[in-house]
Amino acid sequence: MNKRHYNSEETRQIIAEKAAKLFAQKGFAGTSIADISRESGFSKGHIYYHFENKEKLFLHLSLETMRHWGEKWQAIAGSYPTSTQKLYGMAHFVMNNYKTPLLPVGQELAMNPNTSPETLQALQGLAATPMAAYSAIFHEGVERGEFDIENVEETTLLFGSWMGTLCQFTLTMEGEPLQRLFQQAVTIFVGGIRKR
Amino acid sequence: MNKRHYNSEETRQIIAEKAAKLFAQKGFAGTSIADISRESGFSKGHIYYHFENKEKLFLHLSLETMRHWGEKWQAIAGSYPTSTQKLYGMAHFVMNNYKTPLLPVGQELAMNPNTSPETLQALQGLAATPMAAYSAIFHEGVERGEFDIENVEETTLLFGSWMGTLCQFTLTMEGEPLQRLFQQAVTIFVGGIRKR
DNA sequence: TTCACTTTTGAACGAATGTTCTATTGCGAG
DNA sequence: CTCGCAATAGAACATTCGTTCAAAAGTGAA
Repeated sequence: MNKRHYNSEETRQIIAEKAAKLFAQKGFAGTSIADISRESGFSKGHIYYHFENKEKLFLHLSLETMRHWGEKWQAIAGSYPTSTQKLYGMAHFVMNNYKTPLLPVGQELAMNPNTSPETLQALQGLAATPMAAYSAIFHEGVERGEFDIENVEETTLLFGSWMGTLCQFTLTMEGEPLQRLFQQAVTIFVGGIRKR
Repeated sequence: MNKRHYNSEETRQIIAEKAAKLFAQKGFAGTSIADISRESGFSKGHIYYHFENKEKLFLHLSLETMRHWGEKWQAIAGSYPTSTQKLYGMAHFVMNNYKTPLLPVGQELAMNPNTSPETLQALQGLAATPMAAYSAIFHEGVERGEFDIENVEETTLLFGSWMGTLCQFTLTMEGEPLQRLFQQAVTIFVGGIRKR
């Protein structure tokens, strides 16, 4: 009856994935529907069969990505014995799971005066997911006596923005050097907030 | 003889400044010549009187900005007694002197496959200026026994990328909160690399 | 095999974009 | 005063963009 026919849902997924890759690489304005069409192998018109418009397409895929991200992190967050280890775990997780660093692209959209207000509001939720996860770690670390933090909110912002840019290196680096970069960042950060 | 007439050089400067502001706010692809024309108050055609094309315009103003930045830093770099203080000074300097965070825009251009090879090569030099300045501080800090750093190059990259994103906050924050953010970042960073 | 309906295409359109070109303005030397 | 040339404007152009639309193809049920 209202079962899905053909592989339409799969198609939608392919388009979303390729679009995410392109958005992350070339930005929102820099990525055209023609680009997405070429990369995904489906016609330009067909993209509009699945998504209302370019803005909605970006919104859908970025929010979906973040939702997955949050769920996946929640599933493993409990497995770290200390807050410090949890922070290392988070960096590792971020590196492997924001395959496509969409957050800066969301910022780009948010900055543009032509962006519709509804989109703008929806974008608010984009950064909120990872920020909440970071914040939880820092709060826990303070309570456990591991961290010495004056202003947790500010610290969260600092850590979040740092992770955000490091994510962009996933587009140009890989393997061990990339891993060391993330690890070293956490080592420095922890060194700066560790209780002594 | 070949003296400048009218206020042409000044006009060129105005266009460059307004363009820098727009590029920083809306990115390279997101900023149109029409935008720059509107903001600067000069006609679209006149922009092409001063600059060969959009790419060259961006290149000129970003390299020029960086050149100024580097010179200005060199002038005050010697006035800090310790490397730690120099790092704080750098953060303060970055906050006040990259009025317009053009580095991410340079990255955007560099990522785009349509960007000409010459432009690409010129862009290499963009990040090089601040990175060299950061690197010098870390090297000095190690020599003076202030910092304990395994890999100075990696540390430079980490500090540079962090400063880069923090710069974007200059577009949405100001005054004391902004200043505290930069300061706190350095405090954390120094805490992580300080010799103990 | 037919038929209704979902999926997919590709042509078409208006708006916007980067760029070029021609015309106009206005300074300053003579 | 006037004439040449730098400075500026704005129309015009080709291209690309996001989006729409009508038609074609493919699918599964009957």
